[in-house]
Amino acid sequence: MRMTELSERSGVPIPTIRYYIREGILPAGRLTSPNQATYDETHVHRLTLIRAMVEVGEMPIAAVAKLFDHLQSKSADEYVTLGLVQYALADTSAAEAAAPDDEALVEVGDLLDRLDWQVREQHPSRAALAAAVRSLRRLGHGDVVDLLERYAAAAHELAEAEVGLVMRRDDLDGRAEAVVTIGVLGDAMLAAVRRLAQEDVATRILKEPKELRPSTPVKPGLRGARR
Amino acid sequence: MRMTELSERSGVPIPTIRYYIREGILPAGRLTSPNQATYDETHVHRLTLIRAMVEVGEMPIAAVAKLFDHLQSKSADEYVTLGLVQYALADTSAAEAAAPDDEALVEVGDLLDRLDWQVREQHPSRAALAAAVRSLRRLGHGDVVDLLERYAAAAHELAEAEVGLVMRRDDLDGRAEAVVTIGVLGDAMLAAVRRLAQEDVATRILKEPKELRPSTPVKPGLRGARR
DNA sequence: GTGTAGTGTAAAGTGACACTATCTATTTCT
DNA sequence: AGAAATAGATAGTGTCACTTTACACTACAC
Repeated sequence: MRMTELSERSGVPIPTIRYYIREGILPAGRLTSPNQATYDETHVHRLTLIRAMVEVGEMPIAAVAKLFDHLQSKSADEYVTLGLVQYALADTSAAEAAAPDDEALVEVGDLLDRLDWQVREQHPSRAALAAAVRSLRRLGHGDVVDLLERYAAAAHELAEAEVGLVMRRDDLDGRAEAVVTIGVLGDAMLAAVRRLAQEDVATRILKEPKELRPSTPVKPGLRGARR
Repeated sequence: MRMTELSERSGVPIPTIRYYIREGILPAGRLTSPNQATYDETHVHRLTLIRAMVEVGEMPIAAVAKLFDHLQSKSADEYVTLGLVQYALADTSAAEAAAPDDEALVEVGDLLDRLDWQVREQHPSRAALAAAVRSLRRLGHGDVVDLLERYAAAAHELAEAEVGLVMRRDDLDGRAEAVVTIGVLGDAMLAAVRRLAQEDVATRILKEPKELRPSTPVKPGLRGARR
């Protein structure tokens, strides 16, 4: 198929497709003449994957590029393959000045020890989790941190199912793509389901007779200040 | 305290603080003379909250502003208060052309019915979840969607604990802030814990004797194409 | 065989975003 | 008195993900 058809099939505008090719996240078509190229199903699939990562997963293009870079490197053994999403997804900025003796980071390390989880020291999610914990403590919401073990239990159960799905694929490419897809889209799915669950729980509680829940005295305080 | 101290205490540069005040997400200081103002602890706290939402929660400033707007509106009853994070967090762009008879959207609706969750039709997370489901199906990863009910069970259990923490606060302001904080930082926490869990599960599986897991024939395919 | 649409490359432009810098006119510490 | 800090207004910066434009072809219908 040619450019126009690829654009129609994938729903991605032609200039954007060209941009992706320029950025190296979509392979160029096979040139049939100096200015004519043809594309195939793999291109459509790849575009779908890119759009999912960018739009649903809210990944920056640079991270997508990094991911495909890793995927193509022959040296990537399975271990790396399974872990690479983490690194591609990690904000280079977020992990900035993470002192190894940081309080929140130590707390995360303790949690992992307690759970007996095997996670490398450099895993970016350690820093990400520590950042969240640090903020919660600073804001006086340390009680939320106490839920961490329940979060962990839920996450581990899901992870087992997810990794199971990945291992079900029997070729390296398929497995790598499953990692990426489940990693990115699973995140989006879980976040959305979590919000839906919160809404349900909140709705139920508010429908209970008033006496059963704490009163809510309105107290003025530091709130909005918009124009 | 004055600007310099506020900046030092919060770790936010002065020009940025001024920018936040300009944008209305941080209240201006109390003017003691035409060009002198003083700030207090509430400003420090608010700055901490803003930075947490922006840096950890990766929220755009505009969404933060929207949130504080809602929080200040006296008309916001508890129901709205508990649900407002959802709306502030929702990308205005993401929900774009969501036809009500969209296949994935119907699937999400069915799931909610099956779970007997009470969630408004317009809840943005319905569209977000539908988008993830749609992408997964398009990419041939429908099997991941089968995990949805397990995701849901986990999310609901967490939501109950989270809403419990919110209801523990006894003033409207505190409760509203708990909603925001737990909503935003809880997301970040869960996402991070999930990735750590995946790493642990992956590591364990790869340590098993080879015979126990499927073979991995390497098959060339459409992969990277970087410069 | 001419015209219209499609295709490639290269480079510049766009709009959103989150700051960041500059300028002016004060005011406050020392 | 003089250096440093402050508020307010306005303009500029760098990044990102595209978009647009300019130009030189090629493919195919009529």
